[in-house]
Amino acid sequence: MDKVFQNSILNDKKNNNLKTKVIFHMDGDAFFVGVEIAKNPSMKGLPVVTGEERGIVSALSYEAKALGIIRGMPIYKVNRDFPNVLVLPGDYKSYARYSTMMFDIVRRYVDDVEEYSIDECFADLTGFDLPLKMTYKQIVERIKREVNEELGLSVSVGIAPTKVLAKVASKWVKPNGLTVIEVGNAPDFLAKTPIAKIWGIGPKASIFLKTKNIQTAGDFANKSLEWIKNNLSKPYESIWQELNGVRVLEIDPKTKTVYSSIQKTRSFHPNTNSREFLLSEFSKNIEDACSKARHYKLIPKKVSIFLKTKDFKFTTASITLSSPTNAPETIVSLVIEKFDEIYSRGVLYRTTGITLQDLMPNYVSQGDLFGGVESVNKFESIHNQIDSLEHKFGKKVLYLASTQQAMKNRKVGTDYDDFDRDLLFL
DNA sequence: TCTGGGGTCCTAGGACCC
DNA sequence: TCTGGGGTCCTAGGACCC
Repeated sequence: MDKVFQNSILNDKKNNNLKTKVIFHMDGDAFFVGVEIAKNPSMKGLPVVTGEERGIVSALSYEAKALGIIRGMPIYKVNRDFPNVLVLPGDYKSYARYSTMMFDIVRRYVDDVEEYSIDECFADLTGFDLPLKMTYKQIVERIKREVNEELGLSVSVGIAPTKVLAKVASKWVKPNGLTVIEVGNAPDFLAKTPIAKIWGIGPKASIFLKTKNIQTAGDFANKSLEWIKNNLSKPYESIWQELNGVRVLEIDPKTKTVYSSIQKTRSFHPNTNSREFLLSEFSKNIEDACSKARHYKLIPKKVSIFLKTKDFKFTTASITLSSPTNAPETIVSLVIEKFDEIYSRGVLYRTTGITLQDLMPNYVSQGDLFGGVESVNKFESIHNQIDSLEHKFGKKVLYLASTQQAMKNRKVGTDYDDFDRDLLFL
């Protein structure tokens, strides 16, 4: 009976998704570098990397790639071994601006665009061919050309019946590619795609699949659904369906930014065991995370913290807030109490990190009945005033005394905080 | 080349309850 | 102290993504 039941579910699912869709995926080519070159076209054709402020390569032009530079390579190495390469700091304001402009071009053709990341989006083009009096391929060609001509950015695009296949398509030719995958020819593409290249198949799964003699995406797609269910977890079932042309992942055109968690981490060198320093780093991270939470009018119910050792081992602890708050003073003192649970003497640490979890919108927050609310609200209104001061005068006008040490000896750069702010104040 | 920062989703297992 | 079965909720941690 199980079998029959399962089959009927499968059929229902198939019927729902029977109409073949045309899913579009667009991917910026070396996006950060692409924007830098759009800003300053004289760098076109030169080896360029970004990431100076982080100390590792974030993005690299195809010319830089040709020299053997890879993502994540330390900047000192680039400077030492490739003195002709232009090394730039990240300019996240510009990246956000170009990102918005790029997605707006797609919205000239379709209303619902899923902004998957700063340089990638999905859209469902199904049915737009007739009103636009163009084939799907022509629509995509136009989008690509407009991004290229109006923004000076190169993108690679693909269309396919599902999101996972559309990702395969946009990656097929890069840079500046346009690839169409249909149900009929999908197997040809998948047979030539290593399984590790598929969206959602990471290093662990690839290793496991190789032990089962699955080398290509085609090998994976040809397995029975039974086999997938018995050997892998749920997300891989979706990938299997999508590779076989059955749509299970929907386009999700979120209109506003919603976070379910907010994380701030910072690494430092030299690595250290100093309690005082580590607590100061925590304090800084907490201030940043809380500031972002206030910005989006979110309050966490839980806070988790971690220390990462020199050898990349993690120790973590989590704190459930008796009264949800995004006031850093409160969270700092709770973290100080918890600190010894994750800290050991004689171990060198490289990173501290904090995550605000179970975020809920501000207005539903409720405090306890014994005055917790009032003191928390007092903190919140103070911080709102600080936030508006900072907006007026620039970053970091005021910070907690506990953060002071962390503010010393820091390179000033454009970080993700600015990037978030700018998204809102654009 | 000794390796940054910010996210999401899923699962196994424990706590707790009847 | 050992004896059942079954359900829900929560949490920590893993895996993955850009």
